[in-house]
Amino acid sequence: MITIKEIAKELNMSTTTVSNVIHGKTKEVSPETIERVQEYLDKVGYVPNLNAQNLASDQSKIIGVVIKTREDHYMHILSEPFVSEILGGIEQVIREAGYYMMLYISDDIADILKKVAAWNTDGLLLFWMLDDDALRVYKRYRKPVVCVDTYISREVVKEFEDSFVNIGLEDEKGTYETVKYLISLGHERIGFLSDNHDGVDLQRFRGYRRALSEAGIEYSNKDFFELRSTKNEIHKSMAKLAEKAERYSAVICCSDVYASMLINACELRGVKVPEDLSVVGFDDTIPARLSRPAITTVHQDIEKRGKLAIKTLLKMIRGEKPKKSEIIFKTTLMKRDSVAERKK
Amino acid sequence: MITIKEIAKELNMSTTTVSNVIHGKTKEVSPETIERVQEYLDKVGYVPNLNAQNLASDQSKIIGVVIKTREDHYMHILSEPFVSEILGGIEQVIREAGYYMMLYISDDIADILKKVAAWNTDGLLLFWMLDDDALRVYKRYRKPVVCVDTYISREVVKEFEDSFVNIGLEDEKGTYETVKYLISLGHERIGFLSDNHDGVDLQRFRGYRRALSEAGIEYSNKDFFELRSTKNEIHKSMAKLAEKAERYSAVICCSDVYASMLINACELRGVKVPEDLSVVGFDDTIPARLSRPAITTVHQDIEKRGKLAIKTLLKMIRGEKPKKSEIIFKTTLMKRDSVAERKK
DNA sequence: TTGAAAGCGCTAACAA
DNA sequence: TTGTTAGCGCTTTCAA
Repeated sequence: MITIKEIAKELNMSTTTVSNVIHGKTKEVSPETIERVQEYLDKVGYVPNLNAQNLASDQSKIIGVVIKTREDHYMHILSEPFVSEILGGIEQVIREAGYYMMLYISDDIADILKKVAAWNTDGLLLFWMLDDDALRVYKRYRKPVVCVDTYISREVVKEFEDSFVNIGLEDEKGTYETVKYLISLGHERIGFLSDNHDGVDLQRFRGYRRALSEAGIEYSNKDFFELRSTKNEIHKSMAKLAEKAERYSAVICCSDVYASMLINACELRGVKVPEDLSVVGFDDTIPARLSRPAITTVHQDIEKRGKLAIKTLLKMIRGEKPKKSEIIFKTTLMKRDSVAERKK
Repeated sequence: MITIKEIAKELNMSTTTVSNVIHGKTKEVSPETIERVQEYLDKVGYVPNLNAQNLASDQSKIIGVVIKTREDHYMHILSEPFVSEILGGIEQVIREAGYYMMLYISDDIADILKKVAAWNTDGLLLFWMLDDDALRVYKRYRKPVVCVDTYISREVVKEFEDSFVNIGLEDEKGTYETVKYLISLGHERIGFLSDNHDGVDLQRFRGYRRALSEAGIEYSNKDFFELRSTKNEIHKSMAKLAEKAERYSAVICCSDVYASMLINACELRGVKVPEDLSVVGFDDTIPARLSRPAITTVHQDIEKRGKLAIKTLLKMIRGEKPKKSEIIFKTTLMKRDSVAERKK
């Protein structure tokens, strides 16, 4: 790999000049010099050494995309349709902006923080942070951070108010409206399926509870369909939930994949969807549209959200102050074929 | 961020010593010094500057994962189930080996090559290279390379014989056996659906052709269901192919997603799968199992293949010569519910 | 067993 | 308009 120094020597000029034309800082360079350098650069196919560049300029052009994952989840986080769809948009924007994406996947925030510091990343995109982890990140990382789908408590936010930016979603409203819709179709025994009780899913649960309570329908802990989603357990767990579902007329799932899996488990027991059981998903990822029956689900514009998150981060990296500390994307219920009126 | 120099000064020793204990080059350091340094390191939470480290040591701990993509494809390449599933395994192995993954997605190999050189990546994992691109990579990149799913011509291979490593699949056999299976069920009008005619899909096409010809079934160009897979065209294109499919009794698709989309398009026309039409997918990705009817498909162990690819690359980076220049993974036909006997 | 110092390739302040 | 030079933080050779 040819270096600036070599080029400078070859062309009988200083590295500064070469560096300047490389970076288009061209106001103080004579046209003919520019020409000469540019030509030579093209000729030898000069490629900068980014490690050197980064070291000297104290930046990195790396955006850290941080996804905290649970080990032993039944699928790798990159295979989750929501993740792969949002990453697609993110990757594209990062690339087009001339930055590089580095994925930090781990269940250990301390580890991630180390790596992020080691690489001197220019900014961080954080998924699904919870209080503790968010706090740790904000305390240690002194550069732009944008969160996605992050619900952290008021007290925690207070500590770093001016630097907290979240690109969120109407999670609560999403399930709230879904339940109202189901009730309007005559459903009363409505279950809620999730594999956790934090963050996003907690909000979705709250929306579900609110709609139930407004309709005067009593909620019991049994109505929470808790899925054990480890590699070993998921199928057995889903089969159990399908059995339980026979005593319900509708189940709301926290993801389209779970909805699809539940439908499968039900069909295995001879329970027809939507005739015997209505099933709703969440996110409107590709599997919802691929499914037969197509899954009624809470739609969000995943790609747009990811792109906005990264654009916001990029702006902050360029020194702009974010206008809002939170942007909440709308959800809309996509009525498809996995929901029917409750049988009399 | 604290530096080695600062630590050395604080501890009244040289940077060499500090560096040595950091890297465990401990045979020439007295136990008490080690102790003292280690303690201080932990205390201040030292994090190395990787850009500096890489610059000085002429490596990077970065594995470049190169995916050539077509712009305007109907979905971002990261959302392709095959890609996200294989990347999951790859990411995990890279991370556990203490390396970093950098994704290079582009339709322009020259651009990728520049970035890869700029970052001084330690090795490259290449997906789906075709002759021209492979040649360019091998000519310019003088470090370990492992290919996945790469069919390049003998002449091209010859040029870099000793450095070509491919982790492939029995693509040809996969469709060959599928067609034989279909024929055994009485099918004769069998279509082949794909969005391209290169590399992997070309081999799959050949297997299909071979089985047809062995069975004495004539092939016509019309039997190739060519899908236009751009964002704008895909749905219309699939609808057309579904219409065409009415004149067939079975269609083999080059991916599970395409199989699923075809089934949907058929159902829309009142064509039942598998009763009226048998549909087969390829890869056995998650959508195949999620689908109803579950899709009969050509299974491969995606995760294992990705992991082997990256393990092989890691070995080469550590200086081992690869034992084989090609490892071909087996395919097996997963018989599920999207195929039935041909109606009399 | 430890330390001094050169150098990795680049940037940028300052001098000319 | 162009050049000199001192770093950026780290590794590593060679000397002590």
